[in-house]
Amino acid sequence: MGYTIKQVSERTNLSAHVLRFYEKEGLLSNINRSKSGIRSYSEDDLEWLGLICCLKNTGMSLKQIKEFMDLSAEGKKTLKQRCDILIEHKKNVEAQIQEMHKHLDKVSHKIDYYTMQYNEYKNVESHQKLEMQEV
Amino acid sequence: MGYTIKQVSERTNLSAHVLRFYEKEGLLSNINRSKSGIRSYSEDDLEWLGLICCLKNTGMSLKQIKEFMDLSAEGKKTLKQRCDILIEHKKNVEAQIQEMHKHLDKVSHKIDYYTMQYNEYKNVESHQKLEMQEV
DNA sequence: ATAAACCTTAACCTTAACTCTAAGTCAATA
DNA sequence: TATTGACTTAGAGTTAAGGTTAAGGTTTAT
Repeated sequence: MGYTIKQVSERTNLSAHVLRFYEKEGLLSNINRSKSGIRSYSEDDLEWLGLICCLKNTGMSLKQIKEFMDLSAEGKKTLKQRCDILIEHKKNVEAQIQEMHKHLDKVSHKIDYYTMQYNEYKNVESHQKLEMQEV
Repeated sequence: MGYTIKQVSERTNLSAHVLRFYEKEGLLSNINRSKSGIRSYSEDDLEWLGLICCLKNTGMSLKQIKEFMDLSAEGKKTLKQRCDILIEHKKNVEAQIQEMHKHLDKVSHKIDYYTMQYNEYKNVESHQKLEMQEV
């Protein structure tokens, strides 16, 4: 009946610290507790954590994630709104990836340039060695 | 002869503050100064700034960028090493983009799921309305 | 010649997302 | 029984990458 914070930590790759931190920040709420106050996560909680990780991994801020979770807590009447947020988020991430590609192109050019310079440098060096041998 | 910090700021889209900050952090050095201490950036400095932005835009930390610039200051003997760093960096960024795509897929699935739930919800709602009309 | 618009340094502030510490509770094991 | 070790809380500290403020020097346009 329920997972300990450690078990959840292992399954989600979030440290126990982070799990408590997320709870404190209001990303996750209504986690069951034992009589002595120990957290007991349900399957549902794991589902929500999955969504949180998913959003976080695509670069959504904890603040935005909290807003999303607050909407979720309001129930089905916010389904459309939440759906729209996800769609918007997806668009943003796709745009970000496009940007990255553009910047990466520049890095590639720099690599070409540096490679050229290096080859030139190598040639000069070996040329100098030859000259030294001639002396 | 040389650009003021403001001109450079306009050309690079980095605030004057950030330019000074980068200099203090050792990302950029040997900027010429007027007698009264005012910075005068050369074309070369702009080139270096271009590279810095390029690395930063692809997610390299200022710390790593500084390491790279330190190597540059050592001269051509570090060309190969620098080239390798850039190639490694490019690989990392490409891997990151791959990861993003994977996570984005999950977001897409969530969108599908939410859309389904929403449609269901709408149906239930309109069904309820019909029932009310019947009464 | 004086105000506006620059420039300087030094030092402190901010935000996000953790990360750690201290001090204490509770359950199981040697 | 004593200790080990996982759990709890509140709150302080950390890091990256800047931003802001204070207190002042310099240049330029009118």
